[in-house]
Amino acid sequence: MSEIEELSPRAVRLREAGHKLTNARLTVLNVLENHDGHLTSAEVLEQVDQIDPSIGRASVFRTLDLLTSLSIIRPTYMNSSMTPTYVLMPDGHHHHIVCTNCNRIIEFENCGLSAIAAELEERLHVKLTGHLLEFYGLCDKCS
Amino acid sequence: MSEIEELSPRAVRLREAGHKLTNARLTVLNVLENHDGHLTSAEVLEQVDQIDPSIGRASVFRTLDLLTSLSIIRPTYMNSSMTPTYVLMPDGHHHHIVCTNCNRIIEFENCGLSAIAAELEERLHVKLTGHLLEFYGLCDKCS
DNA sequence: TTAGATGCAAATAGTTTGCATTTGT
DNA sequence: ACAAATGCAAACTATTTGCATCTAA
Repeated sequence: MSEIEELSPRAVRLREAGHKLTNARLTVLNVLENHDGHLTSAEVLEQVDQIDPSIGRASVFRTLDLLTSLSIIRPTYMNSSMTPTYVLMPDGHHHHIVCTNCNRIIEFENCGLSAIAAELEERLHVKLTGHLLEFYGLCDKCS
Repeated sequence: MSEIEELSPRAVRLREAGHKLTNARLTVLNVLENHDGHLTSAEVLEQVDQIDPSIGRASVFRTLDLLTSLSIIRPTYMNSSMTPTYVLMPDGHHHHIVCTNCNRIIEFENCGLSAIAAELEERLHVKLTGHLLEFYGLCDKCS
């Protein structure tokens, strides 16, 4: 690492969990953050390769797995089958609408789930740390 | 088709959407219904093969895609990376808790999202038909 | 009868692994 | 200094495709 860069809070989380801040990891994180999530592994691979072709595919996958295991990202399924889409989990939660016709993603804030989460924690004796909420339907252009 | 069997409501939906009720399709549907969803494609392949080894892999995948496109099932991501898990969407929605430690799935009813959905439809001019809600956290045994 | 679906096997992704080398801390 | 992480390329898995055949409607 030759340059001194701003470390994103997520990079700090990585380091605090005892992992090294390598070029490969910071680049992957950077790509995800610059695209606000919703990237397939293929897209991450491509972006990373564009920024630094010396980074190997394997490291990208290893980083995605690592970030997933730390709940920094969450793999999700959008379209039909195949590739997952990696979603950043800013505060441990994420929600969006997927248009089942054009596959557009519409983000929205305030999902109002905290009450539901609290009730579930109480009733089922679980400890919830995050959630993913996807609505499916038709967007304004497709309805 | 030699036997007269009860057609599940989902099979009826398939037929009403203009698709043939073939042995391969009915078998896949059967497997999913008997396991209440949460099967990976590999598990579906295995079960189908056990029931009728003459059904080809390709047809299983084609059926999973078809069921997905009809919103009868929804691919979802549970553990780290790789294979999706197919979840039945009984009434167009599904919700569960994933234990991030032991990967146990805890189902629950009544997610109380209809009010939120209605509000979003109004505000964003979308038409919502279903949703998937996943909570992440620790189950009672892991907390 | 016939468009739609199938099974097969080969082709194509997509992801992981082993290992010698490099790099953060 | 040294455990942790890397890049490479080969091995593996998982999924898709093309096509002749079959079958539900």
